Amino acid sequence: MRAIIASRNSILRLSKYKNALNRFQKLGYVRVFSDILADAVGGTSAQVRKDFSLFGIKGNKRGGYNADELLGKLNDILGKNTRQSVIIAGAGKIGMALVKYKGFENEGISIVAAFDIDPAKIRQGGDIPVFPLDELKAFVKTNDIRIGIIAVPDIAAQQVFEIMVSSGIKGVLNFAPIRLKETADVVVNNVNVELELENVIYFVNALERTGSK
Amino acid sequence: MRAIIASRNSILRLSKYKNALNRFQKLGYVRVFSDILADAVGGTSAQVRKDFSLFGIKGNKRGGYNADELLGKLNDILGKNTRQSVIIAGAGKIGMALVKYKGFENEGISIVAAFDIDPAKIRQGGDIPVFPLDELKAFVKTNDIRIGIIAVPDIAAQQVFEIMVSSGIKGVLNFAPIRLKETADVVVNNVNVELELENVIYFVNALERTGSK
DNA sequence: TAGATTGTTAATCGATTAACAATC
DNA sequence: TAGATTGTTAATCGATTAACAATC
Repeated sequence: MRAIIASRNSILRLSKYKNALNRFQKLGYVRVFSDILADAVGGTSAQVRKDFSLFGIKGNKRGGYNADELLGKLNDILGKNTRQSVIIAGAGKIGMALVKYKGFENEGISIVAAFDIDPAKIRQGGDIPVFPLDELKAFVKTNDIRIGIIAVPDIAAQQVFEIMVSSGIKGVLNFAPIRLKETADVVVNNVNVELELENVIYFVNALERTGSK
Repeated sequence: MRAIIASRNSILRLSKYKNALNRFQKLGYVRVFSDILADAVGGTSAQVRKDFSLFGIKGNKRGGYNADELLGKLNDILGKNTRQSVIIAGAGKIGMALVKYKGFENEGISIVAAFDIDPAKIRQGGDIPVFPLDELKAFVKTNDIRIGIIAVPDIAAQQVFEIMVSSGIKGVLNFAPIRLKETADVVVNNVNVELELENVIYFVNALERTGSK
C-alpha cells in the first residue's frame, strides 16, 4: 500500500542502474559507488544517491554499495522477481520483430501471443502463436494478462487500445504514432522511432547552423 | 545563425503538432486552434501557444491558425523540406525491421544502406543494400551522410559509434541498450524498448498496490 | 459590438544539482 | 586517525501552467 513516490524518469533511471549493475557484476565488481553508476547511465552522483534515498536504499558511507545487495533491491522495486506475460496486437513488421526478439526473456518478460486481424498472418505452429484479433479478449481474460503492446497501424490503434482495456489490460506500450485517449487506471508508454529520428535530424541541422551546442 | 532556443521536448512536441496537422488537413480542416492541437498531442493550449511563440509562429487572435500555413512553418523548422539520407549499422532483427519499414519515406527520410559485420547478412541486390561494416566509412564520406542508426548488439555499439563519428556522422539514433560516450558535436537519441516496457510494468504494479494513480 | 482566442508575462511546480555534515 | 563517500537539505534551474490584456 505504498503510494507512488517516483516519477517516470526516476524509474527509468532505476532500470538503467539495474542494467549497469548487471554488467558490473559480470566484470566482477563487488562494490559500486554513486559516481561509477552515474557515469554508466549518464547522470550525476548526487542524482544516483537521491534516487536511492527515495526508495530507502542505503549504502555504506565510505564503502559505497554492495553490488549484489543493490541489484537485489532494484530488482525488487522493479518487480523483476515475477515473470511478466505480455501480448502483442499486430503481427506486422514491428510486432514480429518484437516477437522474434530474444532479449526480453532474459529480463523476465515473456511475449506469450500475438494477434492480428489479417487471416494471412495467423500462425499457431511456432513458439509464439499468432491468433485472430477476435480472440484477444478471451485470451487476456483466461490467462490474466495485464500488459499489452500495440503494434498496429495508427488508424486501428485507438480501437485496439479499447479492446485491450476492456479485456483487463492495465499497461500498454504503444508503437502507433498516435495519442491514445487514456483512462486513469491504465498506464501507457509510447515508442515513436520516427519522432526520435526527426528529433536527431533537427538538432543536427541546428548544430550545423550555429556551429556550437 | 540562429542559436538553439528549444529543448528536446519542445521539438518533440513540434513534430507531434506537425503530425496532428497532417491528419487534420486530410480531414479538411482549414483553421486549427491551440486547444485542438493540445488535445491531439496530449498537452495544454498554453503550451501549444508557448511553443509557437518560441519560434515566432503567429496565429490570428480569434481565428486560430491557418492549417496550411502552420504546417508549412513547422515543416520548415523541422527541416522537412530537405530529404534526409540515413544509414543503419546492424542488419539484425531491429535493423532489418527498420530497413523494411515504409513509413520513413513519407516523412522525407530515406534509409539508403545498411552495414553488418556478418558476411551472411551482406546483400546488394535489393532496394536497400547491406554492405560489409568495413565499407561504412567510405560510404558515409562519399555520400555525405550525416545521420546514422545503431542497431548492433550492445558490446559493439560504442565501437560502431566511434566509426560513425570518425566518418562524419553528426546524429545517431541508438537502439543498443548502452550509454554511448558522447562528444559535444554529435547528437544522440536513444530508443530502448525493454526499458519502456519495464517502466510500464513498474507502474502497473504500483497502481495495483495503491489502487489509485 | 460582443465574444473568443491569441501572445506573453508572471507564478507555480517539479526535477536536478550543489553543498556539506555525518560517518565508515 | 585521515580521507572518502554517503544521505539529505537547501539552492538552483528549467519547464509547465495560469492568467489576462490585446485584438480580431
